[in-house]
Amino acid sequence: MQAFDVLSDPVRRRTLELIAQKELASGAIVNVIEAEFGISQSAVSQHLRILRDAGFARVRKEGAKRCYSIDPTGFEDVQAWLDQLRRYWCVKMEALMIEIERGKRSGKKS
Amino acid sequence: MQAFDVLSDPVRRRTLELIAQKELASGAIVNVIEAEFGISQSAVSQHLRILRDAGFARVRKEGAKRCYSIDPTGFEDVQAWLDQLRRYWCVKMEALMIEIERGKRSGKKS
DNA sequence: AGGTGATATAAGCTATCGCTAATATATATG
DNA sequence: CATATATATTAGCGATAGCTTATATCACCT
Repeated sequence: MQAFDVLSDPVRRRTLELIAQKELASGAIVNVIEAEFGISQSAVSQHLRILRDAGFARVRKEGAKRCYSIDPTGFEDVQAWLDQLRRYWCVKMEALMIEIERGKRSGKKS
Repeated sequence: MQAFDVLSDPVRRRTLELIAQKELASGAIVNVIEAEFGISQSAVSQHLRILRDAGFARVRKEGAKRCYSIDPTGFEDVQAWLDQLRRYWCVKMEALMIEIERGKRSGKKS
């Protein structure tokens, strides 16, 4: 699954917000998400799998519990794509600035 | 439609790449996308509407043509969310660093 | 080993997304 | 005005994402 697809789901975004602040056991995540979105443990677990598979979350076993924390890896592609795009339009913008500057110089008296 | 939803489609991402480099008429976009993805003018037009509505693209009329260019507005929310998340885990990381530093000081001889 | 709590997986249903085909709108041009 | 060109909109269809329910797995405790 593509990185942006992963982030397009509100439950997954909220989950990332939670585990970005501190490592949380699956159960703790389920509690919050169940309260906020009204979905089942199963549904949350499925989301967690997607986050793992896409490199947005890491798991650590602690007895029977699975402790989730954020994994920056997944965000790299996303940020890279955004940065690349920004570079494109910044170059364009700079060209525009130069154009305006030139216009000012030749348009104004001095 | 939510910003990340908009970016989750490959056709829309490609379209943004195109119009980020330079303003393009709908027809020109259709040509590229049609070639690369094999979809119809109608499909592209529907994607363009979504990009407009979500603040990712601007339109300028030029006779019968519609010229599309990128609109940074749509990206603000996306970037803000990513930045917020990064702040979360950076704070966490910094706390970890301090912890390690403290460990080194008390662990090593001097 | 059996029981219990914590989490993951599988099967199946439904809503939604993105497509096509057809049609509508808008602007130039003869 | 008629026709052509450029783009947008609508209706309808198929695929897929995300949910529920049920079941499986795994670790701990007695």
